[in-house]
Amino acid sequence: MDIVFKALSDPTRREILRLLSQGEKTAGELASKFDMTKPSMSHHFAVLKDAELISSRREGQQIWYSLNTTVAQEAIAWVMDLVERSSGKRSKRK
Amino acid sequence: MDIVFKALSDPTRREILRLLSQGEKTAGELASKFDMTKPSMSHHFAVLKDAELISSRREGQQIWYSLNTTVAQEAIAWVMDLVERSSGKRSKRK
DNA sequence: TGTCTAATTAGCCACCCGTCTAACTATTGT
DNA sequence: ACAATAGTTAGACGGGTGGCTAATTAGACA
Repeated sequence: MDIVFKALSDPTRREILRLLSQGEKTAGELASKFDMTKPSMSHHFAVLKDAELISSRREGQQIWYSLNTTVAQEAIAWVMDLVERSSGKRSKRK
Repeated sequence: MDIVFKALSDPTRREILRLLSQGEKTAGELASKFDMTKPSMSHHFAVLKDAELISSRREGQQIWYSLNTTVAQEAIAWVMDLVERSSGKRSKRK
């Protein structure tokens, strides 16, 4: 969970995720939207992959990245549980 | 938003938030639950306060900390929007 | 086999983060 | 005023992070 929130804490990476929410994109297409070198972008992809927030597949020379919403939903669940426990201090389960 | 996710990315801080979801607690009471010096704990409180995930008030010698769910809900909203855009690529607004 | 293109990996650097000890501030009580 | 208690602030230190350039891998194509 650490690495998920850490991955989300960078604005570039959040923007990458937002772009991927529109659908699969290649590394190059994503990189072209930022004022940053490809290696730097590649680093961000690696961080997002490590957190399992994105998946990748190679097709010829290009690598296609796509959003993996499962982990994102786990992050939502963690924070929501916090808020619920807080608001429901009276008679919430364990 | 950066500082919110960054604040959430540390396990000690997430545990502090979980404890505070049970209700207001003093700095000392919180610190006693961790194998860490008070200054280190104080640092974590500062990070959480800076992200506005917690609030504090002094009462005599003690400082009481409490959870601020507003910002937590904003974090949920951000991630939920991501997931929704992704799943609803067909005919979602904007 | 070369060579071009897409992308990552390697190595470097400045800065940030989490922790500690030591020192300080604030409040209570004698 | 002094001492005790609760907590923060200051400064140092090792390890991690985000950016860069240069080198490398992987695939397409002549």
